[in-house]
This record gives sequence, C-alpha cells and structure tokens, in this order.
Amino acid sequence: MSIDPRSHTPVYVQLADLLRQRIEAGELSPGSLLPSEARLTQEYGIGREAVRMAVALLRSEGLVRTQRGHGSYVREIAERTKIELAAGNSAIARMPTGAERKHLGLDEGVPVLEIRDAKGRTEVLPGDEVELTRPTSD
Amino acid sequence: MSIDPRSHTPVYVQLADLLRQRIEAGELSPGSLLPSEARLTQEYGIGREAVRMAVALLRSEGLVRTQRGHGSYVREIAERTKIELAAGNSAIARMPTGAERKHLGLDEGVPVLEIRDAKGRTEVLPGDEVELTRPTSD
DNA sequence: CCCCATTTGTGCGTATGTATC
DNA sequence: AGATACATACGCACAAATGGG
Repeated sequence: MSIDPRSHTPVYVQLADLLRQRIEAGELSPGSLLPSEARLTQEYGIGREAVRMAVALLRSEGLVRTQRGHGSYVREIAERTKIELAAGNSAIARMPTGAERKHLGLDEGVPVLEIRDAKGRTEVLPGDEVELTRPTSD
Repeated sequence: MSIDPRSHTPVYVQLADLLRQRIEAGELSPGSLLPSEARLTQEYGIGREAVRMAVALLRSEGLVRTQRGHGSYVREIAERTKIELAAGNSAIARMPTGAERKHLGLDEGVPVLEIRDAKGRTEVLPGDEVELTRPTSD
C-alpha cells in the first residue's frame, strides 16, 4: 500500500489511514513507538507537514500519544470499569475541558462521561475507562 | 494574558488555552468567528504553524468548527435528545472512526456513544446530541 | 557533568488549490 | 474578476526535550 499525491484525499489523511490500519492490525501494538517523523517522510516520500498532521489526526482520535523529544506511542487500551447508571440519573458524552483533561490525566482525543443525578450534581469520568451499565431487573 | 515562548508548555497549547478561556468566558460566543490565522499570528507574535495547531486542538475538543475558505467558528451547543438506556444494555463513550464521523455528519472533536444490548448488538449515536437517561422505577 | 544523536516543537518562505464574498 | 482566507504540501533551520555514552 502506498500514497498517491494526486489523489483527492489529502496526503496526511492517506497516511493516517495507513497507520490506523497498521495499529488496528496489531502490527503497531499498544505501547509501541511509531516510526519517527523523519522515517515516515522518507518511507512514504512525503513532507514533514503531512506526517505531523497525520499523527495529530491519530492523536485527536485517541489512538496515539506523543511525547516531545521521544516519539509517538500507540495508546494502550484501558480496562473499562463497569459503572451502573443509577435510577433517575442521566449521562452525556463530551470532550473534556483543558482543566478536566489535566486533572484526570487524560490524553488528547479521549472523551469524558458526565453523570448527572436527580439533584443536578454532576460527576465527570474518564471516557476510556468506563462502561455504563443498566442491569436487568431480574 | 500573553504567550511565553520560553515556557515548557508548547506555544500552540498556550494559545489554545487562551482561546478556550475566551470561548468559555463567552467573549467568543457560539456561532461567532474566531480571529483569522493571520491576525492571531500578528496579535500573539507567534508562527502560523502554532496558530494552526492551536485551532486544530480546539477542533479536536469540539469547541470550534472550521469552514474552509471562511474561517473558524465557535460551535453552537446542540440540543440533546433524551435516550433511555434499556435494561441489560451498556454504553461507552469514544471517538468515532472516520467512516462513522462521515456517516453521522459529526464535526471534529465530537465523541460517540456506543450502546450495546444483551445480544452484543451495538448502535452508535452522536455524542453531542444525546443524553442517556435511566428513569426512576416509579 | 558534558556531549551527542534522535525526536518533536516552532518559525518562516513558498506554492497551489479551493471556497467565499 | 478580484480579494480574502483557509487547506494542503514542500522545503529549511533552529530550539527544546530526551536518553545514552
């Protein structure tokens, strides 16, 4: 598989698609380092700008985490803790504010679950670590 | 408030923080146009790359929507439809795949809710338009 | 401790395409 | 038609963080 500069699909999107495939195929396993920007520019014969935008796109999707002076890692899939949505409560999914992301230690591209109880009190949970359940009444 | 190029925090993160503050403070209201890239580079004395990455970061957070050839707008807050989480079902929040985003017509930086029933069938809902509820058993 | 190689962050110049007014 | 503004893409250069010797 290769990249076509003359395609209507932007080069950086094509690269992101390729990398996403390699991640989902397990060829780039969770915790492993992506090839460096320099390597990707060479291997695919494209510019650094396109490479950086491709990685930024994967970051925004929560697939990779970038560490300056080191590289970009494939994010590890967190275990999801089952949380029961209590009767009378509701939940919404949204992206965290900057403060929330810092406070919860969230990577880029990770949503939060905001739980609201009947009294209007809210609780914000890391979206990649939680599975919301409602048990059968049996 | 200004930007410090010598800070440990990347310039583009600092700018994103400043713009986020202005958005959350209502100074940049929903539907309004952000200053252009050129204006931001001048006003903050930073490079184009930093400006573009800051705006991309806000996009990934679902705060702004960029319209090509026009500018970047502060996203309007969508009405949320209440959806009941049925008994025996569960839900997780995550970022959509590219295909899902296209199919659902989602802006960048908008998570999805994936509902799973007892038989393992899943349904994907736009995270910015849904509020998950569990009524009181009354 | 310093030096060095690697990697990402930042700034800037340039160019082309496309959408809007 | 023209001006403006963003999107994409390439190039180069230097700064800053990281880790190894």
